[in-house]
Amino acid sequence: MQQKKDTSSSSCFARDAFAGQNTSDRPPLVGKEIQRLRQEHQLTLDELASKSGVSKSILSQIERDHSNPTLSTIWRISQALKQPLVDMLSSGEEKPRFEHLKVNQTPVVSSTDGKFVLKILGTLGTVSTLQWYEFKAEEGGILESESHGSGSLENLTLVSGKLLVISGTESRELISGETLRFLTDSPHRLESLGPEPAHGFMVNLLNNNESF
Amino acid sequence: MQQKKDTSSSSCFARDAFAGQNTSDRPPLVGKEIQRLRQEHQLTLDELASKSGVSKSILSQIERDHSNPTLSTIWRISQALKQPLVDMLSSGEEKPRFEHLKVNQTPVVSSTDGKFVLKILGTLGTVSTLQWYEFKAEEGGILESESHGSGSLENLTLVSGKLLVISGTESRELISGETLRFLTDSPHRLESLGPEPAHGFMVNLLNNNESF
DNA sequence: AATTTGTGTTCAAAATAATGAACATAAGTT
DNA sequence: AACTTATGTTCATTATTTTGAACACAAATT
Repeated sequence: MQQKKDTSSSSCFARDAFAGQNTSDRPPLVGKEIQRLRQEHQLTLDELASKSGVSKSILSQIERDHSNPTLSTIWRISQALKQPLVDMLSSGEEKPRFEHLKVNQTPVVSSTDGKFVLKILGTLGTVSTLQWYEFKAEEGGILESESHGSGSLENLTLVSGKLLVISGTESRELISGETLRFLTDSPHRLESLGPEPAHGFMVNLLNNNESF
Repeated sequence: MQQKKDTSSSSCFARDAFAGQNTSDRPPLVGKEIQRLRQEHQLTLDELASKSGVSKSILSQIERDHSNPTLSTIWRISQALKQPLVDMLSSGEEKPRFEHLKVNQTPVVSSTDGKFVLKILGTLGTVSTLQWYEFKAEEGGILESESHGSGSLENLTLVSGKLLVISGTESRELISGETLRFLTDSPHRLESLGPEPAHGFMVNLLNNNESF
């Protein structure tokens, strides 16, 4: 009934035995999450093993955090479970909590000639990592923004009108009812194409973890 | 048998030699990204080794994608470089780029009588901590929801129409242009009062600390 | 040019992650 | 009960990561 044998046992991760709690100064513990996902998919260890190509025994150990998986191993598991690798890892880490993120870049939303109107519906956290708006722009109205920082995401939904979105070197044209998500790690620009005024919603997720 | 005699020349990852391009059906190649970050921080391999506790030699190999790092190793590197582990991994993968949802691709949920229609515009977080919607409800349309968990917050903005919001024992009436925030830690209900259809925008912040 | 210093790479050995087979346990069947 | 089936764990072995020291190479200093 003991864990393992004595030779290299009991310490689990020998180098830095982090079998304890995940206090965010330790590598993420993916075991629980993998097990949850596997069970959600109604797979046995055998089945996941054959789907992923990872042996059943190591799966068992990984789920119990008795092993320190290799990148390739985690990746193969994530593929079999159809879960983005990144999501699997972040689940064990700190939850995405919007309140406690640090400041370093206040997004500058430049409302130009009055043709483009942004209504700030809400923000979350004093540091504002999440903001959402309603916007209305008559034909020719333009909104230009700086980069919101690496990893920041803008989500636009157009209720009516036509909107041209340019981010970096790419551009898209949005028509009524469509939604567009794009990275705002570079300057970007919205332009109402008319003839009827553009009307829509915008949700910005700011990612300010980098300290430049 | 061939231990690491020929690691110098080729073979790299023996199990599935994925030294080629990252076509997103292979584990992410973190080498380039780690090297970039290290150089950005103006660190030598020796310095990063002592900062991270990972030996210089394996750092060298990881940067050249000649080794398949362990979770713990990647994590220690990411800590030393002050980079969220997840970002380091996703950088090697395909960038999210534009995501353009056409009208008929936007998931829609409607009440049984079809009078209350919710368009799901977006979600964030593996366990869904943030969701936002556009809603349209003709007169008499009703949306009833269970509790979203303690600490969860709902943010409603009404563009047009009239809306009655009942949460717990309290209720409010919203008219066009108004915004309402309220806790959704108890069952709640939205009702379009008409006569014109209610149209608006909703942002939900879910607090799912207790997953049990 | 010769030496030192700094930086990245390679080597043999040690540590440990991954494998397949055997084992344990529980749940169904006959 | 005895026998199968299904599922997860442990064992011995193999394969690979990781380490520290030695090595190459270049740039700077003498």
